[in-house]
Amino acid sequence: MLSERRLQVLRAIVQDYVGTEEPVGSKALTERHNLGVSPATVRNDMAALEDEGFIAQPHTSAGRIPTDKGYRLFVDKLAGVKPMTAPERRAIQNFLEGAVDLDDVVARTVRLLAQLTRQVAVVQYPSLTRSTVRHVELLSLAPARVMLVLITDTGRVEQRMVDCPAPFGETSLADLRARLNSRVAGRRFSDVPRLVEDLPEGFDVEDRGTVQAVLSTLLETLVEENEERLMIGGTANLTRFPHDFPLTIRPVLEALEEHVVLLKLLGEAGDSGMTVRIGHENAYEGLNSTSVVSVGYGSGGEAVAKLGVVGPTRMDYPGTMGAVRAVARYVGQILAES
Amino acid sequence: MLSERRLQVLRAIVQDYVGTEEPVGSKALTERHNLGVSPATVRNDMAALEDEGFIAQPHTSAGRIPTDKGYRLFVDKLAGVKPMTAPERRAIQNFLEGAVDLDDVVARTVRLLAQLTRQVAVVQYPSLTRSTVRHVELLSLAPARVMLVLITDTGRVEQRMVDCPAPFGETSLADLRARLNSRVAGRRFSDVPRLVEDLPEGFDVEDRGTVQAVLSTLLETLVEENEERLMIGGTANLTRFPHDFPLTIRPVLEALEEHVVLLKLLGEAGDSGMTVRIGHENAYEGLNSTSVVSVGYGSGGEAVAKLGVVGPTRMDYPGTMGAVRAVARYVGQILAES
DNA sequence: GGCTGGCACTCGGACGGACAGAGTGCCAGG
DNA sequence: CCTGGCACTCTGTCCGTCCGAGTGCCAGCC
Repeated sequence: MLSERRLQVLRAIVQDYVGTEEPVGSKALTERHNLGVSPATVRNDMAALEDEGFIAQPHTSAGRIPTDKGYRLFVDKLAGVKPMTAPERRAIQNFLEGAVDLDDVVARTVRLLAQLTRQVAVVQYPSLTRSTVRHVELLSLAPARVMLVLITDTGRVEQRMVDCPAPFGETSLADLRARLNSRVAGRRFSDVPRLVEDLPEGFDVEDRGTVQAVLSTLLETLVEENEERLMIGGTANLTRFPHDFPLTIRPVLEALEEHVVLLKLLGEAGDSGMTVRIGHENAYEGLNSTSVVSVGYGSGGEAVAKLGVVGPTRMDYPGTMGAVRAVARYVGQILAES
Repeated sequence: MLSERRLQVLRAIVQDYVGTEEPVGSKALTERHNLGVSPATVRNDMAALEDEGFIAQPHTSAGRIPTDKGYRLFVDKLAGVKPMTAPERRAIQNFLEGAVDLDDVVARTVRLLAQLTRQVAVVQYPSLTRSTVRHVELLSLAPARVMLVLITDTGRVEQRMVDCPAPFGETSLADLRARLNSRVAGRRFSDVPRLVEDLPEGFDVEDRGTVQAVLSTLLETLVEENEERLMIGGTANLTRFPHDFPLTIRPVLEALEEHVVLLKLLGEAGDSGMTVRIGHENAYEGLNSTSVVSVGYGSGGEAVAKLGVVGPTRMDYPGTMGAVRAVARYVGQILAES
């Protein structure tokens, strides 16, 4: 168990290193934080912290930098979440309220997050699987061709073509549309399969094939998780670290283009509350020198998707977490209103 | 007027510089290309080319590198478009044919272009303003609230809410839907305003306000150019030039996030045929050290949108142009089929 | 037992001079 | 008009030196 002062030393190291981006030594520490002890004492503490694996030195006779494990301890025990100031909160709200549709909400959210945190922002579109159906529309495009349009409560629209096994009249189509909506409108996606199960039974035999085709396309649309989409922004912020440059930025850019990877990453994060993955805690290799701060957001109490930022492990955790949390909260509000 | 040999010298300089990324000197030139003359002669030619502003030296006693003007001449007069090989063409076609919907087509196109050119790919979604209406759907979500869904021939779907000045019955709605579609289905967007002009006249006085509201929302959707969307990929390729790094990559990443800027850039490019903008020819400052190769693509003969790549001015123009042209052609085919 | 000042040691980064190599411009001769 | 030769310039690199920051350890003090 580490003594209180050693924890303070670790906190000071993290803070200084995040600020200066340079290894921090014992003397500088005592000067910048009034720990009430001499550099020599701090050196002893540092040696202990190094033994435990919380900090490391890049070379002999250099200052110390935090390890992933050190950041982990910092985030878990030493750092709070820095709340946004009132003007910041107002600015967030104002900016998001100007959005005209779902795409715009997501786009603005990305922009905002990137600006606030000065890092790369990642926002997942409200996921289909957790939201509810607002309306299902069926359009007859040709005698045996129907377009299915699914509108969700979050304003998202998905469309699919359905090839019918047999021609399907306008009246049958209207009938199907009405029955379908009366069953599923306002219901959660996860409930839909159960709700439409016996729907074909109410139709003439010759129409059942088509009804079945429409239903299975609908169900397909609902479960199709690979339709989950992301928006990313603020990649230019990666260049703020001219340090170890191309070496570290390249794999990150590559990872950011692999939306599948990012979605998996966000999916793995805890469902409620904020998740911070530090360095090697990220399963994906390209992100081994970055941290990912993510949180769920949604209209009402329930999370329908996630958002977060990707930045160097050497980031301002309290500030970033504060910004992420605040943005998630306000996006949720906006979605609930619309 | 430059002699034939001087043009060859310029061509050789461009080719070598693109290959090696290092200033090229007279001796190396004569060794790698059999120009049939000695280095001294080449030096004279180089001096002439430098006087004319086609090449420059970074420092005294260094080799020459092409200027923007030099690349311009190279592209206009000296370089052909390198056609794709048959296997490459087959690969392109196969890859694109796997797409399941419009989003997927665009996503695959971006990926493909980025991979083929090893540069940043930019693909504009098929633009609304140049395509035709497949169907307009109206859904009553509440007594005085209608959702307008517009489906285009390229498979794109746009939706908008319409707040009605007065309640609007289901039968009126069906009536409006039918009349609207009979007028605009299959027509070009640009013709729509003219076609619906006198539509309200056929309705009862109390419904006209709503009809008007629906129509103006429709027209708004049609002209709303800021709804033009882009997809971008291959940003990791920017790191292939560890040269002048953060200095040059940062503004490019920033520019790539400004979709408005990119759309403007693509819009300014010639409407037919391939456009190459080199270095300072790009109005946007952040792209002053990059070249943009773009071309229109579309189903049928007509271009509905543009696609292209962004890379360093020092790029393989013939190869890039070949890839861009080939991809545009095949995407057009895919869109026409679906 | 824990804190402190002192001391020797190590290492990286900055500075500066020397050197080699590449490339140029110019000139006289073919 | 082309060519070979020559003097010149500049860059990048290598190497040795030096300085400062930071460490670990130890003996002494509270």
